[in-house]
Amino acid sequence: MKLTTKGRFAVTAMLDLALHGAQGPVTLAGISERQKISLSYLEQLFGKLRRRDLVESVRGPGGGYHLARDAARITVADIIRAVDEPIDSTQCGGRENCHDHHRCMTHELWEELNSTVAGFLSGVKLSDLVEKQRTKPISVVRAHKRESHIASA
Amino acid sequence: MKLTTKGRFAVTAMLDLALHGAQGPVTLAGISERQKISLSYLEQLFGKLRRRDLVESVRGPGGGYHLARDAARITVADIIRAVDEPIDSTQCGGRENCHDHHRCMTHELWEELNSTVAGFLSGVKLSDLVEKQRTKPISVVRAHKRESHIASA
DNA sequence: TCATACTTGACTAATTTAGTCGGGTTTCGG
DNA sequence: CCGAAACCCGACTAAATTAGTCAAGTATGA
Repeated sequence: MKLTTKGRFAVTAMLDLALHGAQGPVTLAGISERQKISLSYLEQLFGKLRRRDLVESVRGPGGGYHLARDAARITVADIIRAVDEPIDSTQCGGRENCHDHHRCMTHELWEELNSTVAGFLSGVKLSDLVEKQRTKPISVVRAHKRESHIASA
Repeated sequence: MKLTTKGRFAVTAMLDLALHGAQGPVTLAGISERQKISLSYLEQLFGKLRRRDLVESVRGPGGGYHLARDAARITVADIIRAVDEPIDSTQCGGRENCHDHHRCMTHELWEELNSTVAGFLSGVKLSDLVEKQRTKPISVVRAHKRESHIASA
């Protein structure tokens, strides 16, 4: 799971869509203005989101985008995976080092980390974000967390 | 917490150090050869590790590096923090968007993610890696995990 | 039929990352 | 005391990635 600002923008845009999607399709121009993300860039992002069946488009005047399914069935992980290439893997296939037995050890470590991150992001649904956004505009969120293990540093 | 190959190399190098450090200082040249990491690059990494007090150096012939404290008191998070700039923060301070209330929501999300990652990495000690390396050279590790929550995708 | 809005993909600029280079400085062994 | 072993350090560069633009469409509702 890769994390870049691209993924962040996508989540923000999807959230905007979820929040404003009640009355018909939402235009990218609208999202662009509200979220201050360039239209061209949104187009690029929504192209990917559409191909991954997270949103559906309605063309022509009055058109725009709407969620392809209920916000409760879309996770943050889905969104990020859609826009960031799936370059997951612990980088252990392309490079030189990472050999004989040393390999597998750190390899496993990164793999575990990956699934920890993926697990966290899979646990947060778009509807969670919508809800938090509606009930507590500005405040601590603590999303879905219960026993947020360790968490220090 | 940023994750790059630099951090991975650092962890690998520290592990090598922990494994070979029993009989006096370990030279970077040795690590370089065993782990196939360029000497110059190791020098750069160990400069940082030293400044963060994770290793200590012994100069002159017969010198090298050794851990600054017991492997049980060094975590993977310590190592990664030492070599990768602390550019933690959810990128929410320098950029434009991320405004009014939308801001705080995704902001909190990334912040939580950050601490999840940091928590995971803080939970893995260098000694854990050494142990796993010694007992199960090639196999599934599952480091320190117990109830690795959710974990799918 | 035309303005609105999505669609596509190539292109570019900026940033970040990975890694090198060249010069030190310290200290041991002979 | 001198030379080699080893650390030390900061500037530099090349490659890769990311962020974002541009241009040229296509579909469709009013």
